Amino acid sequence: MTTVQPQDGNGIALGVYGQLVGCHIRRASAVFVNDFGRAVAGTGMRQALFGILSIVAANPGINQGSVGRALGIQRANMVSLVNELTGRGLVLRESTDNRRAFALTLTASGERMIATCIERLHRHEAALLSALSRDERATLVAALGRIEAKDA
Amino acid sequence: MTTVQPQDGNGIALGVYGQLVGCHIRRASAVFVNDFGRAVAGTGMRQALFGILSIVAANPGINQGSVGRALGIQRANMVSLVNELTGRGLVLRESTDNRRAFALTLTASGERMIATCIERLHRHEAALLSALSRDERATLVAALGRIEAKDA
DNA sequence: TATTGTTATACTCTATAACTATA
DNA sequence: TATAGTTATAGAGTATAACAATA
Repeated sequence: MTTVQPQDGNGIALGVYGQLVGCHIRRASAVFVNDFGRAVAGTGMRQALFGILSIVAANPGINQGSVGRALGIQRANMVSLVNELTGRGLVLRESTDNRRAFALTLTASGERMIATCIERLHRHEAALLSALSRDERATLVAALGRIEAKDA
Repeated sequence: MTTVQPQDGNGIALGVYGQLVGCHIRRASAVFVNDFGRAVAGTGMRQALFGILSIVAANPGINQGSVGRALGIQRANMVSLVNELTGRGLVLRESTDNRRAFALTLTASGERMIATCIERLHRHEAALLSALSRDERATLVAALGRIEAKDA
């Protein structure tokens, strides 16, 4: 009886690390991260920036602390990211009755940016997931959701 | 008919980003990364260091360039990582007949470090995957493997 | 007291270019 | 020419502490 050794693309055994589910989630995640960069090349978008745009679009008027909490980004690190987006005219920062916080909304330019990126990303994802059946994709997303729910 | 909006743990809609599989792979990966840190707390290990130890254990005599290729780490960035491991007495760097490359092997201390970490990691993974059935776990790992195979 | 945004800071990870020595 | 290791460097991501203004 033999055990199949998880290997990388170069045929090098990963050892005990390769027996961990976390190893493969990390490696699959890296494939998506690299592909994300290729998909949105030329737009100036990055994972964090796109995530912020998407959350602001879905929650107009949200403040940046809440966006950061949803994405796992510290308040302190949100500052320059939101500055980048407002500086590029993709997001508006407006005062509210709560004078501590700002209300974030997308500009028309921001809406177009999301549309451009999401169209490219869907095409790239289709390629990355081409080896998976419809059932496998559904199980994959459901399993990932249950793992996300374990977020401490 | 309504579409369920993918949300984060705080009930904030993720928008179009949450409709991407890549979003959920990233978020699930982050859960594993954070858990890894808690699992190996006090050992001084990090993801990259543990990955290197595991590959050296499974491929005694391998050179550091090959380890980096297997883990997606640039040659230049392997230098300080391997220095860290040799400096802590976990890895041996020895000359070979190919005088450009070094042969890496684990010390007894390195073997013990792997054993300690893998035992903790298996317990932590069991907790993270507790909501998944045996079939779901198998499908998850298989799906991740097919995505890893898309590595450019 | 708690929350929001901010500044400063530091460490890790990642990426690239250039150098050496060996093959 | 190509490979293995190295150095230097820069950008991005991440984490913490401390502060001001507001609730």
